[in-house]
Amino acid sequence: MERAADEQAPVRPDDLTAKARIRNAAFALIAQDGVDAATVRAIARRADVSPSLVLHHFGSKQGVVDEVATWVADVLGDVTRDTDPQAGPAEAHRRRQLRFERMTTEVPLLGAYLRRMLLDGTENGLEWFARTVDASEAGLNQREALGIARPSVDVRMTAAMLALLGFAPVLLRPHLEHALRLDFDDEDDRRRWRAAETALLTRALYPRGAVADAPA
Amino acid sequence: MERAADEQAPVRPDDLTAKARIRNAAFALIAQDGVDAATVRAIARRADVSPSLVLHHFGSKQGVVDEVATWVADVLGDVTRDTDPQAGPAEAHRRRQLRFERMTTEVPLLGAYLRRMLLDGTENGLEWFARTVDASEAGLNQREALGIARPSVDVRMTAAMLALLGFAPVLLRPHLEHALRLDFDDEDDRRRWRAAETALLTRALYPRGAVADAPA
DNA sequence: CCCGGGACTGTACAGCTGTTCAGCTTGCTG
DNA sequence: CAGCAAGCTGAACAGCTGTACAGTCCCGGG
Repeated sequence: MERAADEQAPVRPDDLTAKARIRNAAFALIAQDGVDAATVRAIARRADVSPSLVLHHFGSKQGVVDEVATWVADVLGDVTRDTDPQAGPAEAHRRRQLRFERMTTEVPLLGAYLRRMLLDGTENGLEWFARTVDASEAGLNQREALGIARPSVDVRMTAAMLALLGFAPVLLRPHLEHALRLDFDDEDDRRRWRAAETALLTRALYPRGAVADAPA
Repeated sequence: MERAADEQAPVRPDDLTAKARIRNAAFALIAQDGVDAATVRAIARRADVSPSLVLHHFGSKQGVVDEVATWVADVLGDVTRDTDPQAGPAEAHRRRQLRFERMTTEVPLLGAYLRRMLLDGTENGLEWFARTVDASEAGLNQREALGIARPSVDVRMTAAMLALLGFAPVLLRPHLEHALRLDFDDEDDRRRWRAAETALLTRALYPRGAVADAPA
């Protein structure tokens, strides 16, 4: 494995230092192959640095892993933050959606990292998912108040389902691409997915009432 | 870690041999903590057997991992198989759904194993997901023909979304339980989830057409 | 009887892991 | 200028990993 100068991580001020390179290298390795595969030596090699320096800057391997985690949380936080308090809930939601999509295309590995974080079952993943449902719920509540959305019996549960659908292209991207022969890099395919999502939510699939679908 | 006699794996004929115990132990460890954490020694300890025997029976650690994978594929295959050729796609689908739910409650670790299988993007996971969408699509097609479901622009994509919703309690069970304060062991909570799912599909959430939800 | 083969074990080993530590360079500050 | 701190390195170590191998038990067939 050789030095990969361009780690595809969002550029932030104070980057380009060895410390930042190490963090980016760790992020990329963890996203691609998981925490176990991201050995101190592999991180160092990728950052073009000695293994000792990794520990010098972060104390331990766990330190690097934690640093990457909080760094991702920061990036995600920026995406989630509402920039314009004037914008209505629907508009704010649309903007978050766009920012998130831009972020995941700018940093392709972010999707892989999130997938690992969620499916790894770490505390982090649980917490992050809960906060995501929080955001989804807030948006849905406002949409209910505005009359855009019909009232739900259990708003939070409905919000969770919406979050699920919205995140699917990130969490199960390879699987959806394979099963549906899509390419989410293609704007057209992304549009198709969003259209199908909108259709599902704007026109009842089982107008007369019937069983929901399920696995197997 | 001590011997865990009851591995919660489906009992099949010819079990109870040391070889079967090893396979079950490996399955449990892989499902709970991942392949890396399932060391040869840990598997042996759990199966109450010497590490050497693990390799004696399966050749290598990879051999054990592969054996578990094909064994899970078999179990899943049994669930998927249509037992009654008379039943239509929708009915067959409903039966698969029931069998799958029974299976995941009988073998709680199966959900965790599936989660990891999907996580690390193995060929197996991709293939399984695709076949799941196949099944969902077949059911949806028939429901369309019967007039139960309204026509979809892209049936397969809609079917994928249905599969997603149906599988969420398995794939993201810990996350949903945490975010929604549910317990999917409780029949009431499962009913609530299914009710919300049905509501989403029988009454349009955004009646006049509006933005779909999404991450962040 | 015995003996051949499978189930099973304990020991040993090379390789990789995270971590420690002594030491080197470089640049800023008194 | 001296010296000190920070960035950075290479060698070394203990622990765990998967695996190889020699050997022990035990049971069924000649």
